[in-house]
Amino acid sequence: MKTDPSNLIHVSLQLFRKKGYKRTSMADIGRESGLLKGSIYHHFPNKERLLIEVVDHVCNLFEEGVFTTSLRQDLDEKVRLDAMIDAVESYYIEQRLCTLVHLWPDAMQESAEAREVIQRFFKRWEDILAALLEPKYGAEVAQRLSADGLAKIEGGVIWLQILNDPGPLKRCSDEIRGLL
Amino acid sequence: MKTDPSNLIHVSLQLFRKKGYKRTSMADIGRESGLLKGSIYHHFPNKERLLIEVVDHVCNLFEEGVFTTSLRQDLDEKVRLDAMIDAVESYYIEQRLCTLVHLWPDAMQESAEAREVIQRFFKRWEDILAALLEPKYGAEVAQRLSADGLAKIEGGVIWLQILNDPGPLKRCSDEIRGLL
Amino acid sequence: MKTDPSNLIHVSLQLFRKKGYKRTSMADIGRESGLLKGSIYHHFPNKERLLIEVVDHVCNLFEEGVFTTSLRQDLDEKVRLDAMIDAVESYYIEQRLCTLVHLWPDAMQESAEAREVIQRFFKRWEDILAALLEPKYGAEVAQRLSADGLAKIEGGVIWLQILNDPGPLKRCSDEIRGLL
Amino acid sequence: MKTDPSNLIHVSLQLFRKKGYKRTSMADIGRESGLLKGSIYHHFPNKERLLIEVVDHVCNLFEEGVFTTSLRQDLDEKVRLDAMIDAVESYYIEQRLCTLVHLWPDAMQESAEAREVIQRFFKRWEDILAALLEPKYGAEVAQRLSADGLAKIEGGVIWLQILNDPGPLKRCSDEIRGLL
DNA sequence: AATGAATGAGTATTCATTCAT
DNA sequence: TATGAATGAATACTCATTCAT
Repeated sequence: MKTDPSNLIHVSLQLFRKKGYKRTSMADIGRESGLLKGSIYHHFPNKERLLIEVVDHVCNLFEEGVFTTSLRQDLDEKVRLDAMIDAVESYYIEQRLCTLVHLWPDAMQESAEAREVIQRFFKRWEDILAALLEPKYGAEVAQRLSADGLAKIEGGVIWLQILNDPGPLKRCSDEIRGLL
Repeated sequence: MKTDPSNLIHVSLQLFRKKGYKRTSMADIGRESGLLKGSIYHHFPNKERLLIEVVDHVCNLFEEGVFTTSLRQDLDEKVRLDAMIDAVESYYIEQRLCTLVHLWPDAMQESAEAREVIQRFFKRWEDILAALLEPKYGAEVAQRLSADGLAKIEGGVIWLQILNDPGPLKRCSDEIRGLL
Repeated sequence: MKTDPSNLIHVSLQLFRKKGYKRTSMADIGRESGLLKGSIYHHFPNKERLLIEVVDHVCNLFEEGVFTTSLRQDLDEKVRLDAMIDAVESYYIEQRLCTLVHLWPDAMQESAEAREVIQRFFKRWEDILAALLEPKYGAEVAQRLSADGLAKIEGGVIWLQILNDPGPLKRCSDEIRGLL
Repeated sequence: MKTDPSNLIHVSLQLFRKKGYKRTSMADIGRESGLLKGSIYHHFPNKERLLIEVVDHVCNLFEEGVFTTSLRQDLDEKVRLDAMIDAVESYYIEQRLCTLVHLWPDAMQESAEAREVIQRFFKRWEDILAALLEPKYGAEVAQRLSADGLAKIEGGVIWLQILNDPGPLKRCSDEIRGLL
């Protein structure tokens, strides 16, 4: 059986999302991917690496699925802002979870590298959104509005997760869309 | 050594906050509380119960430290709102962590009871804040503003945690204070 | 069942002698001592510690069984020399193995502490034998004769081990006895 | 990459000397020889065979580097004795290790064949040295002196290894040279 | 020959929990 | 109530070996 690493990353992502990093064992990952636990080490040297690659993969998905459009210079800022918020809102409402926030405590405890990837991701997101707002608000205010907006979105995801209420996420999405 | 259960809960709370629930072992809790791990079972039947009691304890701290004032009918709503937001803002800026959000994934996975306590807590908080806003905004809008405000605060705490930037938390605190 | 640590050390010593340190698993030690492998960690924090304690124990056996007599100031040097060599010769002929030499490569690779204990042991032995020879030969020559004598004994043990020929060990023992 | 078996043996020898047989993995050997571990099995059916071949190779090195000269009937016994001891002494002082003694416990546990090769080697060495001494001492005494001398050398190597003191090895080499 | 993925048994170690004292 | 030894299942990881390509 030929198992490509990306399948392992995908399986791990699902499991990390569902049970968390610590509760997911290498045996779980093996079982779910049709491998024995020992075989996983053919593809990844240890569990921490798997965490890092999963985190990285999630960042890449965002990069391709969201940031690419946000960075298209040929489109109007308003269009790009709406595209970003639409994508994010529907993604989070479907997933009910921000994977990177979910994995943050484990990254914090177990992997400086994963920690930095997550931090870099949010900083990058903040900068990209700020760039969209800058023409209208100026650099400083735009940066502030961006950080505030994204923090609110993450708060909305948590509210959705815990209280099963998508209201705050939806309304803060609208609030951000209204900025342009 | 003599240890009352409340000390165990306190020690567990510190450890859960610092290392997370799964990474905290009964031996850790024993060591930190001057007990041997076997002895913990005289006070709590299992680790899950400890999680529940810790969660419950955090809710009680909030109840006494925050909600009590918020519910004082003898004070003006504006005063009570400011008191709530001031307390919460300074607490989160100091702790850099919302314990209940931090423990949510573990509660979700390991304890229906802890899960319900956490959900009940946030619903109660939402209701209490809504009650403060109701005279000015009417029931429906107040409830909405309350949920949105609290979600934003939680998002601000996450931003503080991950990016070490207290800005969003501070500004959304101001935003909520500005509601009255 | 109450297992005192000294029993575990004894069992480990037998197994390390028979199979070597690396080939002896914690499960082996558990099985032989009527414990489950997990339970060993109640007494020793890890396998390295077990190695150190075993090495230390062997040194203590030597200290009590051999060095104590060698250091008795009330006895004649010749008597003490003969006692030392007699004890060592018969011990090695029976055991066919110098445990500390046997464990040296593992100590070298896995435990700075065990390594130092072994080195200290041989240096001490050299000094004690040198002290016996000093009145007759002077400090410098005595030290030299001591090192040479002990090295030869260890060589004799190896010859016994590999070729099953006790001749060299016996004759070099005689050679040393003949020094006084 | 193309690797001939003799390179694998050479690499294995280095690793066995440095880390010991058990601590050396097939992956280590592969890595060090520029092969993948799976490929090793095209040259050697298993790890035991590798041990045997390494042991055999060391014996052959000795045969060519030392015994050949020792057996030259055209040279004086004294010359041949000195050549043997010179070669051995400088080799051991450089290597600080007698490979065959080092591998003996592993050979003992894992391979009857390796065990016999080692035993045969030392017996042969004893016989060759005895032959040099025989003209002067007679067969019986020569055999005895040979075994004693070689045992002492091995003891000297151990002393060098553990205490980092080449004295005993050097002096016992002189002692043996002095026999003729 | 060489590769590299897969195997399956094995390694040391951890941990929540139990229980006799 | 406290202890600390014991349990047994689980954990991440290793390794000699196999095998299809």
